[in-house]
Amino acid sequence: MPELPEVEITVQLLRPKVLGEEILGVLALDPKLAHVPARLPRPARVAGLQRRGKHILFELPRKSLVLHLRMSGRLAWSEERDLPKHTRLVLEFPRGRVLFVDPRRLGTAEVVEEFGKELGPDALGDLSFLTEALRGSSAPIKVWLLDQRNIAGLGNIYVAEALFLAGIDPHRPASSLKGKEVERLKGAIHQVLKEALSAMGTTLADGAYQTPAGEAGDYAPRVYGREGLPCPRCGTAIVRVELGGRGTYFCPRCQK
DNA sequence: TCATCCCTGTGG
DNA sequence: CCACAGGGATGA
Repeated sequence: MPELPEVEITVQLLRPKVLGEEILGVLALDPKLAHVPARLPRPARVAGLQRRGKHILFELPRKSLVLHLRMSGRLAWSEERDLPKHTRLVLEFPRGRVLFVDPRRLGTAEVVEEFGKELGPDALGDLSFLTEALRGSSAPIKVWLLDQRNIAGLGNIYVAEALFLAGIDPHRPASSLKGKEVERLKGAIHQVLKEALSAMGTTLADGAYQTPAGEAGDYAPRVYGREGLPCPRCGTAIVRVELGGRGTYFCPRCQK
């Protein structure tokens, strides 16, 4: 669920709650996360809360606690005693607690000294590297953009949206994009991410994503999840295909 | 580069 | 009941 905008919003809303504060205790409610409490340094004062691609880093002395929300995870700030259903990890702070809630249990937590060697450049940063990088791959542009080693932060929704705005067919080999198309793609990636940030992210029909404040995001996808519905630009029915094992939505008329 | 798997919930 | 889901690691 959560892609760059949702993770960024989570970090921004959580940062003032935890920055400079000490983690007083950690509770792992899922056996898969049982390794976390013992590996945290003590004292564990949070020197920084950062996003790297879709990862969330709690920067602690000499180490970082790195969380990844995967498909169904979210972080919440709570000052109440009751824990929501599917709470997997609890970080106890003096004035409240950070809850890692994750129904599908696909999310991860690890304590590491170094992080991020495999991650590509952040999708919100300078994208001039794309011109060169795209030349080297014959993978479909949709699949290439989803690979976090190439560019970090995009997921299935915003890749679909960016390719639609750029007017590029998701099947196109990455190396086949012309200079002008790469320029459109750079602009489109930044545009959708910024729109999604302003809208506080995307909450689909299942309501899975919510901000740490418990609110829904308002981003309305133009093509993602809209199979058979009219393209917002030309009215042609949006098509769904499978690419790289994932549902892929696009307008066959606007995207060439 | 692909299929498979990790998990659970939900909607058709 | 089954298909599908916003992500990603793994092994063939």
